Amino acid sequence: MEEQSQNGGWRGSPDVWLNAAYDALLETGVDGVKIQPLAKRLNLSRTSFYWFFKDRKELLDALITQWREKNTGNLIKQTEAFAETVTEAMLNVIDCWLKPELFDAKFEFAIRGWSVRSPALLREIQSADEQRLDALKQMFMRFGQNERLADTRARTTYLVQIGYISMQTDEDLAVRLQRIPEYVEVFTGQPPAQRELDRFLARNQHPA
Amino acid sequence: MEEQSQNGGWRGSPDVWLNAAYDALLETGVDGVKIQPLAKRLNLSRTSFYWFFKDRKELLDALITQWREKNTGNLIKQTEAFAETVTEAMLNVIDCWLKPELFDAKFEFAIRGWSVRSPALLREIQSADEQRLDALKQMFMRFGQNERLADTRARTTYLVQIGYISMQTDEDLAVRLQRIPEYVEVFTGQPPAQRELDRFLARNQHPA
DNA sequence: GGATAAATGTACACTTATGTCAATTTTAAG
DNA sequence: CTTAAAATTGACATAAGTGTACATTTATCC
Repeated sequence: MEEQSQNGGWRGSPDVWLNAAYDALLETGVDGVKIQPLAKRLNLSRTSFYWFFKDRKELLDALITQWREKNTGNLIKQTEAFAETVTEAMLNVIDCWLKPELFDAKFEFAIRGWSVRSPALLREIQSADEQRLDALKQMFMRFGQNERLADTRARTTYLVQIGYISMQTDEDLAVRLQRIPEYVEVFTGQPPAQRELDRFLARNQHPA
Repeated sequence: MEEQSQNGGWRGSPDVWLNAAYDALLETGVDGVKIQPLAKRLNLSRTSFYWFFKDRKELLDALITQWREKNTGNLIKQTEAFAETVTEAMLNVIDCWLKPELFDAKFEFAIRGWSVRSPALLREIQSADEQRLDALKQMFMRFGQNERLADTRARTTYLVQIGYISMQTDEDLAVRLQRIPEYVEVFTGQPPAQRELDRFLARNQHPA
């Protein structure tokens, strides 16, 4: 029940430790990711950990890899999705902020907090930021915005989301959906068509 | 030279420890704020700390108080400053993001990272967010925006800044000034007048 | 110059974490 | 049933942090 236990008879596995590390990272930041507490949570002996990982550093690296592989790719994909208008394109991007399978906001926040202590991780994040911002800027330019304004609109769109993440607000779906039309208007400079909103709501209203 | 040493003959004081704690918080997050390393940095005996503070918790509380007293007040003041147009009002707010004496962005970031671990601090931050957002919303409404759009514009303005903080970008003043006209246009829905920009640049161009 | 309070330092006891090693248990394969 | 690999464990050595008790130094006030 608790863990996925009955998979091979053994209780531990790299994944069990990695998932526990992921939980701890999101709950208490990187300094909460410690072998001893994780072991207690998993009801495993602390030293068991070293069967699967060389040391704590290897575990932390695995967390970073996991983050790298998830968040950036989907966002860029959404900026490139089919759209007839800039407002429809923006609604495609906003999918990322509503569908957890497209973007893990809490993970993102935890990683950013961690990067204060790790210059290498900070560099990785800043590279991810550049890629994401550039993809958004290209999107605005495809719909005829001049480069400077496209850049600022890209930044606004992206930074509002990063800001939300950083604020750790936990509003329910209905409240967030309410604000979407206005955000689209502010981000793109024009209000979305009703049929675009309808399509957007149709795919986002049922809590998956 | 190193510290302010020659003030009273004594090397330590609550402020010396508090400043060192502040530096450590900004550099490495709250988990870097430890008595032993601070003592090493200050060339003081570790236990000397306990003359000024009851324990580590009291030091951390002092940091929170310091943050509370600085960042929120100035932002609200800027939203209430005199302005003839909404774009001029927005430029008043943007002063906060350019003048370190009005808003300490790194401190803000560190505090937010810390709040992952401290529910009490998280509550304080969320109260600060509400106050700041409300002040911005009132500003937009004074210039005739309807409530819903004023709310979204307030959020956009504020969240972009929180996002910037979270991205830890370190661009120089010139680059940031370049983007201001476009940001004003996106945030308020209209481009700023040239004379407003001139006034803004006049007070922000010299690095104080 | 001696008393006194402020500030510092040394020694101790305790806690929590890390990683290694050798011994043991468990599972699956022959 | 034996065996070998996979996984787990407890004991050990080490490091870094916390806070307390008590002795010592330093500046200042009379």
